Amino acid sequence: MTAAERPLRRTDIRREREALILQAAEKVFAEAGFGGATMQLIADMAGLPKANLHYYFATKEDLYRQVVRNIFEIWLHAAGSMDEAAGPAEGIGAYIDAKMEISRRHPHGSKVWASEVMHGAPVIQDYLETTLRDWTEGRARVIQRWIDEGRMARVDPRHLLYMLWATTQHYADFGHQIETLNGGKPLSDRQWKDAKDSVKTLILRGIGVI
Amino acid sequence: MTAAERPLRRTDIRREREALILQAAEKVFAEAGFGGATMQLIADMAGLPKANLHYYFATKEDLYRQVVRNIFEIWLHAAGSMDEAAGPAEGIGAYIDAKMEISRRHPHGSKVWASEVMHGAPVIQDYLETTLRDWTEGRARVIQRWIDEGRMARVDPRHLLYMLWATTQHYADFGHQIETLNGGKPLSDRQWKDAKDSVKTLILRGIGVI
DNA sequence: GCTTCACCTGACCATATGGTCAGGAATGGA
DNA sequence: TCCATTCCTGACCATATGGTCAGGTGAAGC
Repeated sequence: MTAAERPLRRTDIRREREALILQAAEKVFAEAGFGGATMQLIADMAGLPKANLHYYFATKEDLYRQVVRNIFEIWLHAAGSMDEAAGPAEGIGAYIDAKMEISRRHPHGSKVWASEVMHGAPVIQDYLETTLRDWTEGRARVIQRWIDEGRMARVDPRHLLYMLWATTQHYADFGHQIETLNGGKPLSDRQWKDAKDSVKTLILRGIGVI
Repeated sequence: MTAAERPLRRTDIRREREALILQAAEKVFAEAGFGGATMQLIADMAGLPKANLHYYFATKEDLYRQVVRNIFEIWLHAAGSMDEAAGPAEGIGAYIDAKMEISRRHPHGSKVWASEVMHGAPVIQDYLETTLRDWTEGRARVIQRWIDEGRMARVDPRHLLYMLWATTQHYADFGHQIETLNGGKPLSDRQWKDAKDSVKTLILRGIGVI
């Protein structure tokens, strides 16, 4: 049912099939972990024969690597919300909004990333040491400047960033626990808004801009 | 080297061997996930033959279940810091201290728990629905009372609890990422203190008790 | 119509893994 | 000393899994 039914133009096949496989893989890796995921499961989820997966992705690790990169790209893109901001309230508020929205829309990707990092980042260590480190240092400088200009409370920028990541991603990574504590029901639109508002209020007050 | 060298009294053998195996299992499950962990790896880590593991723990899942329960017990115990408190600043501050200390001392257990929940809590779902739910509701009521008494800002108690869990456990679950961003070096005593202080300051100010 | 080439896949293989078991060793009480 | 019980383990097995490959199919270009 997830497989495309209508015939595909020759040129589009590769792109569409890869996207289909990546989507299935993201879900399976998130639900079972790298070790627990099987190519067969991913294939079934995508509605394709297992051998077809190996046609597009040489190995399980290649497929996994691509999934991890995807979520990282999404997060990096969200980081833009912080850059264009005039001040801490606006910048950090927008960043929280963006990260919470990603937690809601891409919970699988978030879990795959969390799992990858928890296991010592075997396949994206270089990303951590280059892209993520640069991004973090840049953002920490921006926050430090805001502090020095007296526009927010004096907090360690690093730990503030960790708190932003932890809090927003928690709604994806621990979504099952939250759902269980919510009577077994997924958060409604209203509850997601409450969550977002709660996080924003707490943190913005925490850095003294409310 | 991890195996006990000196002869053990008959009565102590079972207890000591189980503890040894559980310790090794916790580490391996944390580093590889349930699916990626192998009984052979755990056996090697414990310095015992694989068959010996099966003598004490019938199946891989039994062993895993025990590991998950252990960390949950530790967390429950830490919850006491919140109960005996007179007010929000003291109670939540102590809870953060306790949780941060656990993140430092039991990073493996925290990761195993995180992994379990991320994968839909296949083996501890009943814990979530009973013990954890009860605990959460009790604590939420305490927080709500503090709010009603005007002793802290008006925030959704649930989301405050999620933030406490997310932020403190982040230092264990994403310890590798934090270490990488710290120049590849583990946090020093001083840095752990800074982390703890940062988290406490941010949250306590966030709930309006600073 | 013919050729090319990307796309597809059933069948197969080598390996790794969870788990079993028969037999052995050590301990401690009678 | 003897016996019962617990502890221990090398060897083995059934199964699952990542990956391969030879052969097939059909659309696009000429």
